[in-house]
Amino acid sequence: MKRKSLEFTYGFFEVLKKESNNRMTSTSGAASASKICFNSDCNHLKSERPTKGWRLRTGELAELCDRCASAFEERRFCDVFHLNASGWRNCESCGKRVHCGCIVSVHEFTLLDAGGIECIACARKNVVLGSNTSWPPSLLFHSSLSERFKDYSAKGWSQLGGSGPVPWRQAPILFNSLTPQPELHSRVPYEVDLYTGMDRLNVSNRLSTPYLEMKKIDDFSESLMNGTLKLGAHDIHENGDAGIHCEERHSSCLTKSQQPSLKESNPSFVLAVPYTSPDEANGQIGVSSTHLQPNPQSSLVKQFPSNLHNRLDSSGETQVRDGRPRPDGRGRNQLFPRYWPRFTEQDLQQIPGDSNSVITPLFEKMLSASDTGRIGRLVLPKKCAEAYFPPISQPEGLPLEVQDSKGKEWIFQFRFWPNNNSRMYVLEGVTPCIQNMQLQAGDVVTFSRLEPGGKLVMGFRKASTASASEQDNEAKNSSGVSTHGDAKVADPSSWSKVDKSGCIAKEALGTKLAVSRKRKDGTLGSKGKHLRIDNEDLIVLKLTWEEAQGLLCPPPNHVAGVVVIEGFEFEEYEDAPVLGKPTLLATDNLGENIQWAQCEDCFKWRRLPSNVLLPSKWTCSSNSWDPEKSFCSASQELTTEQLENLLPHCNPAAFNKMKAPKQGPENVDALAGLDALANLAILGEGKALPASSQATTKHPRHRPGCSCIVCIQPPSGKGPKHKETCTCNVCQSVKRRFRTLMLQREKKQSQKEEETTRKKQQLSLHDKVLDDDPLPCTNAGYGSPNPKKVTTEGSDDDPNRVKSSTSTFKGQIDLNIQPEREEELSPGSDSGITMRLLQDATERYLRQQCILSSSGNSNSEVTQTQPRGGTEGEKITTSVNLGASNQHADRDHPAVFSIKTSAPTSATR
DNA sequence: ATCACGCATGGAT
DNA sequence: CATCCATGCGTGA
Repeated sequence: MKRKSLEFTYGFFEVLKKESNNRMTSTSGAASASKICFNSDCNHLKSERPTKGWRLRTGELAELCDRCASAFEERRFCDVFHLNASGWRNCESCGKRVHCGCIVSVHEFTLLDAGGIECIACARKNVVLGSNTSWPPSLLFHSSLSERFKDYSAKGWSQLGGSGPVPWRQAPILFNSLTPQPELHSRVPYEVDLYTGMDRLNVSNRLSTPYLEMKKIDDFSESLMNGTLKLGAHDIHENGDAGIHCEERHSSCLTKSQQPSLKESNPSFVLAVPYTSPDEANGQIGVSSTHLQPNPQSSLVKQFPSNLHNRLDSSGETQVRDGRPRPDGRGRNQLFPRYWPRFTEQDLQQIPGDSNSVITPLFEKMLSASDTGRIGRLVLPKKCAEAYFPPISQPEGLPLEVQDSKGKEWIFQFRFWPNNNSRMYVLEGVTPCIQNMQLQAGDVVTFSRLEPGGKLVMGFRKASTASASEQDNEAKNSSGVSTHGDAKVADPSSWSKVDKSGCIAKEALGTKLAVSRKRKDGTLGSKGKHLRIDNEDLIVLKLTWEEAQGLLCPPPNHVAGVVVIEGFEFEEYEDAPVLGKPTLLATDNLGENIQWAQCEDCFKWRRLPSNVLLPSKWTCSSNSWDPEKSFCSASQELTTEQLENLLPHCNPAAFNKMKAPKQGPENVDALAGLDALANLAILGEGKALPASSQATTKHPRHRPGCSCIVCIQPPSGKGPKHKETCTCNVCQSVKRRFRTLMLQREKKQSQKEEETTRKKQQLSLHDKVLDDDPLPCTNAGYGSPNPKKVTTEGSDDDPNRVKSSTSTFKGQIDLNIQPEREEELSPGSDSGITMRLLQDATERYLRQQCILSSSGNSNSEVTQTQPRGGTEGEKITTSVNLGASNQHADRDHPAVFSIKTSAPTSATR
């Protein structure tokens, strides 16, 4: 394979027929260009409106003639066209004959642990009954053919595996040192036990490592989907429809070729080196490192062209083949899924290289705070380091030459230190490089090998986003909701695009890929490396911070707490915010507070009472407040001009979308994004949308990408400080968080006091009448829903509150505190600086509140779509060295900060 | 006082 | 429970 890389090529064992290759070669765009049915066994002309068949690599659907389409849809395709092809097997349960060797049939069966296959019907049945299918038949997700292939992209390749969601294993590559290997085209650094021969893979035997287990299928599929999966024909006799192509937008498309073709990739239909000795896995795994070697029984391989040796073990128990010292002696080399490379085309494009370059993605790592800290040590995942970097026996390690995406050479010290009978590998001296690439915690660095030459290449993906202008472009070019603000949710489309300074080595590449479809990686912020949106949820979420905030509508009868520290206001709700429909709050002619909501269907704006909370999908039909306007056909009361006045102008993209009365693609996508967010919340069972993390119980010290006060700082608190006027997501998040924290604390305290008081009263005054409650308003706002929103400002000037808030600091703030866990925290003993900070902050806050409240509520027309950011920013009056408090709060001061207060019945807006 | 180094710790998996 | 790894921290330059 002399062309540019075709990594992540998943081959079935056999080379496709040339004919099919040709067809596949022309798939990008040609699927529809040709007038002939895509089915190579059919030479019929397509009708004018050909029916879509299976999905091609390009993301398009194969266009079939009526006959083939009919067969396809009726699941008779294989019966008709592959009858004489090999790959037919019988269902172990019902005996039904099932074709197992082509793209069309790939979802028609599932693999059994004990070998053999099961037709999907039986698999479904058995799964329901708790069958022994080794993997949840992907097919179970498919209710219809039309959905099947859609799901390829939507759910990743587990579906493919669905035919045998046999996890693929990434076979760490034997480091071949920096010296180029003579054999430039031996391939196989990767193995994917993806398919076929599938029954030959005794899954249960092989998948011994936890993350290869079923529960990890998400990762599996996720990773799979990150390759330009090319599923070749199972059988050489198969016809061309054997190629399944991962939809590009979900694939990492590790090819630099603009028109990857099976023809080109054929040579790469190499058999993977399964890293498993032939004796393993029941001896059924063909082992081959020779490409172009047909092996009808081999497993589907995902292989990269490279000259690297392989070395991996199967199911984590592989033998090391390189003889390289394995300090741990375990021979385990399974990489954690989070390190599996998820290269995008853009990633590849970053990598300098000529047209003959072959890029072998090795691994990637999300940068931690310490990675990007001053120390300049990039912690390497042990297995990655051992797999892909030269073996080192001395802690001093050796210098490693790495090329960045600009082609710039860096030399890092690759070394390790002993740690718990193991090793901890680090790259030292990465600071200049990190800075050069303008990377920060949360960004992802990718390591690849460039062939020929074996050069180590370090690329990156920015976790967060791009400049405003770029976002504008994205707003236009992509289908997201607006992209203003820097809080876009892990939008991979922006990956690699961030650094216009040249980090994208496009210049270095002569050829450019056509605009690729967006791929996604569900990585979310901080916890991203562990928390990923399931592939099925891979809907682009492009929301600005404000938009996201706007979606988090409090129930109308819920009030927010407000806390200010060092002039930063924080508000939070006792309960999880509700993902509601963004609306526009306004005041009508009579001075009455109202809100405008846009119908999901007709996009007309409807006037509603100000205190109603709408579901994320709200339509005119749900307009119970104005029957006359409860039909989409009803006219819109709001004029465009009025609407323009109401809509936020800081975000043109969002503005246009919201303004648009007609449904256009943008709207659809925007709504899809919102819906996705809403759905996420729903899926979260009502819990607050995890801004950055979800699964963990405790906050780690520093999480990359996390915007909590802890994580926004580099480990030593030495990084750049946020300015007091900073309105970045992080700062705003911090502010919010603070406010919430304080208020919750306040509330809890007041509740406790109330309780205490009550008890005392009951004990000592049980003869008295009870209407002498000394704390009449305590807890009123929480105990009984406040039916109407009250402005924070209006209530915060409660002098009682002022007094109590300033006087009751008992300890420190645990900035990672989770409100619901507060009870578990004990009051801290060490107050010191933090105490003073808080006191100061609170005082300032209270002063401020007085000022604000006296100046009246000017926010009556603030929109929910960007409700908090602006006002909070305005209220920032005091500088806070976030880093300073952060550091201590993180670990040294885990204790409690409490405020005594009474009756915080206020709500924000 | 600062920094770099390298080990230790502990949360997460 | 073992392991990984992020990062804290002691120590010495």
